[in-house]
Amino acid sequence: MANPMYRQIAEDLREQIESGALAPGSQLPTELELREQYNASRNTVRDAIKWLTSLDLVETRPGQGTFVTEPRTPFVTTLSDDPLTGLGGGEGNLFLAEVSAAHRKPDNSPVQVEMQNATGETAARLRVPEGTELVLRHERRFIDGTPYSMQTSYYPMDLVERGAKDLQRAGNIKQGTVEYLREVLGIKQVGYRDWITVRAPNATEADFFKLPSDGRVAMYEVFRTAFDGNQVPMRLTVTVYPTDRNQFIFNIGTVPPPHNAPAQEDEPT
Amino acid sequence: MANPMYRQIAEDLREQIESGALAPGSQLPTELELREQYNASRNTVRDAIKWLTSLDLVETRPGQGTFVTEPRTPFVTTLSDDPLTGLGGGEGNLFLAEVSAAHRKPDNSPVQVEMQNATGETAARLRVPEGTELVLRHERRFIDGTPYSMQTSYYPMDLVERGAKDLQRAGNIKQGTVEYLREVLGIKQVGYRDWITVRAPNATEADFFKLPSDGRVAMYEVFRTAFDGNQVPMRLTVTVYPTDRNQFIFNIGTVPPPHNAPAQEDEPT
DNA sequence: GCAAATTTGTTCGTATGTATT
DNA sequence: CAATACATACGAACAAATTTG
Repeated sequence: MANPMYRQIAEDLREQIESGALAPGSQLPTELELREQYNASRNTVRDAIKWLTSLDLVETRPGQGTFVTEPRTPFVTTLSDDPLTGLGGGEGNLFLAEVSAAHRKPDNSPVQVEMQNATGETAARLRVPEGTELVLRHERRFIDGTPYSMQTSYYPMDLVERGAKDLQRAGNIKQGTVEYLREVLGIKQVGYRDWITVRAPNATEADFFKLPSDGRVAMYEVFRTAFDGNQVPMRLTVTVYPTDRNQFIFNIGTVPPPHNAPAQEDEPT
Repeated sequence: MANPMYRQIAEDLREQIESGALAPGSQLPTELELREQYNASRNTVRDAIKWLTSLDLVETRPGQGTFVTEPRTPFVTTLSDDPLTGLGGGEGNLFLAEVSAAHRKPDNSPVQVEMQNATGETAARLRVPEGTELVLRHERRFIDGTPYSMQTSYYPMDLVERGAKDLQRAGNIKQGTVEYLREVLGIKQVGYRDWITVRAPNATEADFFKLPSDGRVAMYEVFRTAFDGNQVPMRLTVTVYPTDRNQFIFNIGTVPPPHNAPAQEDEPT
């Protein structure tokens, strides 16, 4: 007996799940039933379920039972669109367009505005001294009613004082902030750097995205620093996305349009 | 009593870890000691430790004890370098150069070659019929002796038959395969598409990267499809990276060199 | 090299609490 | 309110891995 019993039970259940014998969304036998099926104690059965839970194959709902996890339909965001004339992928109106093109329904929360002083990391990425006044613009995005990302953009208060008053006003800026800054101040975005990391969700994120509180589902954190014609950072945009429902594409150089997007094709059954 | 006891114990230990009272690498009290400290049963203490484990704050070693997790120094790969003249970031010699620039020691395993027929996903991404003969080139990469990524590139056998014999030969191609294909066949890479996903590691990966077998640490999977001047895919390169030690940068448009790389600066203490 | 001691891993049984139907 | 199902907690015993004497 090389492997512990709870792993064997987990393996058996896993095969049933992956073979389709236990369909997504369907309920597993209760702990008491499994206890009899496998001739094990209830605690051992629970250990097996805990293992499957950590692999995201099942989820338990107190008072109801244990269910096979429903696969999410991932959304693929192209983060490399149009560096010069407009926004990079995933931002503002491009988000709406991209989602609609995939025959899914996008939603934006109204933008919330906040004032803050630059701290260590934010200051470093924006290349401003610590304590510099910043305008923060928060936004939340949904697809088909499910939360998909949270975004915060940081602008130096300087821009507002020079005339870009709308940055400090709550609500969306119709033409997009990049276009707005060009119109009002003549500041042109000529490129950006995306820095991608993966980390565990914090409490706020776990709550908003309805993730299990033990941090099983990780978050992408994308730091986008956008530069103007003088190669000076004009904004920092930080977006977090749960990894269980998001994927990214970057097109570098000359590439044809994707004629085949495996993840996007999967329609919910 | 709103919160269960095991969570309270976990919270208490967490604070000790985050405050530095329990330093990285140091050993926690044993389960029996904790049982007395908190006046709980051993199983409850174990539940608390399991919770911290799932948050990657501690790791247990059978026969030894429980230890505070040592933070990894992440490596940042720039995936958007030089689409025209050479390789994208993270490939071949660029990997060696990038790692050396960060004052760390890179290592490449010798390339292993394998023949295979294209299956569903591979065929779709390379835009060839299923069953098409492919040459696979496998490589593993290390930094400071620690495994950081595994890579497999897929080339249509067609290229070999047209004269690129070295593709089918094990071992590294000095000038890089992109340059090699240009020299031998005049095939020029003009761009590529990187498709980024995050998923749980499989058994091979968990073993190679020494990840916990319960899938806590996720993997990036990057699909790079490279295109030639006719906008036809010339290769598919699939790289997997553990998320706990890797980050990525994409530069889009005109951007200044990073003068500040927080993650890269952290030297091991 | 072996035996003992230490420490975590697995399994059982049992009792009680909490959420949902 | 009652029944059902998962969640928490305790106690106990033995197994397996590692270190120490």
